[in-house]
Amino acid sequence: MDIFLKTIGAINDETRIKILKFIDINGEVCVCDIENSFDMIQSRVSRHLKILKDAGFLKVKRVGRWAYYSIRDPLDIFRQNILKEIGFLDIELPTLNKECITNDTSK
Amino acid sequence: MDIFLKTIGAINDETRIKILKFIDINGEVCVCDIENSFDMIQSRVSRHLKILKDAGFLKVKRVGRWAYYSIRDPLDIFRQNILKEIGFLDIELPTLNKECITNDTSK
DNA sequence: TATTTATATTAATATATCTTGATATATAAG
DNA sequence: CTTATATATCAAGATATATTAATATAAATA
Repeated sequence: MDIFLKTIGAINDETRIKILKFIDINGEVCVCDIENSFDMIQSRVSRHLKILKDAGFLKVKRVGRWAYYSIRDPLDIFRQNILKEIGFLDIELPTLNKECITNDTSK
Repeated sequence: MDIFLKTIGAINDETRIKILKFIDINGEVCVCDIENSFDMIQSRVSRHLKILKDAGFLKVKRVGRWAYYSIRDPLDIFRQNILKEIGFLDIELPTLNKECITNDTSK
């Protein structure tokens, strides 16, 4: 029940739905990519990413001072269904803005 | 987005998850059945049922002074998946307590 | 080593949601 | 027509969640 509520609670927020779909579309991004793309302050982005990660939707890979977030793989069927449903939603997303010093996501 | 958030918001509550699973298992019930089974005050039950109905999970059939709630049919795939997931949850539900004056649900 | 950059966390405030008790409505029964 | 029953709605207080600003941590660079 607790895990289910954590999963549902994570997507019960417009900002997180957008961030989740954004990562699903653009693949691995760092915190500052989202900060720049969405024009949100850093603490807000960091907090939402943590909630999505703790709910099992995202994984994080730390390289140097960067944290790269991406869709967790493997993802169970239920979360896959949620992602699919979010994919159907007609929401406007910003284009990926890679202003961070980083130019390579591949490290 | 609004409909999606309403759907998710409806199941982002332990009480409603229990009520939804209860109705899924027991079939059509009236408000007072839930009131008696869960030992909750009427306004609370009524409110949660309305939220679940407005979110597309339940339908209501009014007969005389009673309101019979049941799982909406047809139910889209996404809500079906949610119901299935809730079905997997290991939560304790009360047994159906039909203390209301009504004895027949079939009218 | 001191400074800058990327991220995380915390505290305060704002906003939303839940619960309860009171009241409203509508049907049935006396 | 008055009373009782079933349900719905509303207002007030309690609780949870989101946002911001400030601070902490940790790695890279000067």
